[in-house]
Amino acid sequence: MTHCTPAQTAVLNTLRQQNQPISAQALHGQMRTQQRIGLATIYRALDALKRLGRVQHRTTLAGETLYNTVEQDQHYLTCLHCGQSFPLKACPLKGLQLQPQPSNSFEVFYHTLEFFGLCQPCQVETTPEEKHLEV
Amino acid sequence: MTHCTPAQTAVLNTLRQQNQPISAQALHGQMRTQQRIGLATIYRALDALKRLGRVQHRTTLAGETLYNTVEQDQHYLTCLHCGQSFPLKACPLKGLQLQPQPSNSFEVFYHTLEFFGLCQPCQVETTPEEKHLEV
DNA sequence: GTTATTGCAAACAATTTGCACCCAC
DNA sequence: GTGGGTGCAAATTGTTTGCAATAAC
Repeated sequence: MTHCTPAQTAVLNTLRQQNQPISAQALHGQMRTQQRIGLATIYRALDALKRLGRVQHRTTLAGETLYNTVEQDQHYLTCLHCGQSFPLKACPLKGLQLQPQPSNSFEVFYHTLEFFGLCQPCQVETTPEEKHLEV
Repeated sequence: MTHCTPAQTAVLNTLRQQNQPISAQALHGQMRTQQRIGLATIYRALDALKRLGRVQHRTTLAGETLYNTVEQDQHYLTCLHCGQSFPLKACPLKGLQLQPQPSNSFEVFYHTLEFFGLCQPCQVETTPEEKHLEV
């Protein structure tokens, strides 16, 4: 794996065209309209790209695995009640000096950051008082 | 919707006894030595505890899903080459005022933060041609 | 007695693997 | 020709679901 394979290039380019993180299967469905490519190849390419630090993935509350390029990196607020994720426009870590603990010899390529809690509508819905109130 | 079920309590307590994040299956193997409990019940309890904001999970590079309580929350440096994760002792976000973008009405319970890159040994091992793709 | 919770086993889906084929070198 | 990359289909794995038994209230 000294080189970037055609499949890896194709996967990376397709990922770049997405506005949103996308699942492997959805990626396949999209790519196969353009070219002959197997789902296994996509998984292999995604895995390689992950290890090369070009692609990242996250698992939604619902358990779906979504991929995006690290350039499209986003941070999220995820509501534990309704499961919705709200992308943050800016990274709170921007401008923060990072101090990797074990040593500063770790070379950071990118990071993932996600906040979990309750969105406003769900805060209202899940207050203890309201939960047991019968109308 | 009632409160915590016995299974949820048991799962949460067992999680608390761990020094490390643990997989659902490992949790099951450990708990079944103490009591009669099914794997499905553990998955159901974990899911409920997740939505209650008591338990969080992350997916390792290898694709393993690991669970821990939010009190045991850790942040990691993960090496893309060897796959090892190094826990950070302190959170870089500590003392940083968070500015959720969409509105400040989002109620944050906890967050996850993981840095990806190369650990020192792997920086040496990894040749430049491996590190950089011409895509 | 009624309703929610659980264990078990079957079902499911996402991902991985084995292998033959094909292409580039 | 040789070796890596790929498509396909089968295999595998982690997770979810249906349902009857059980426990909770």
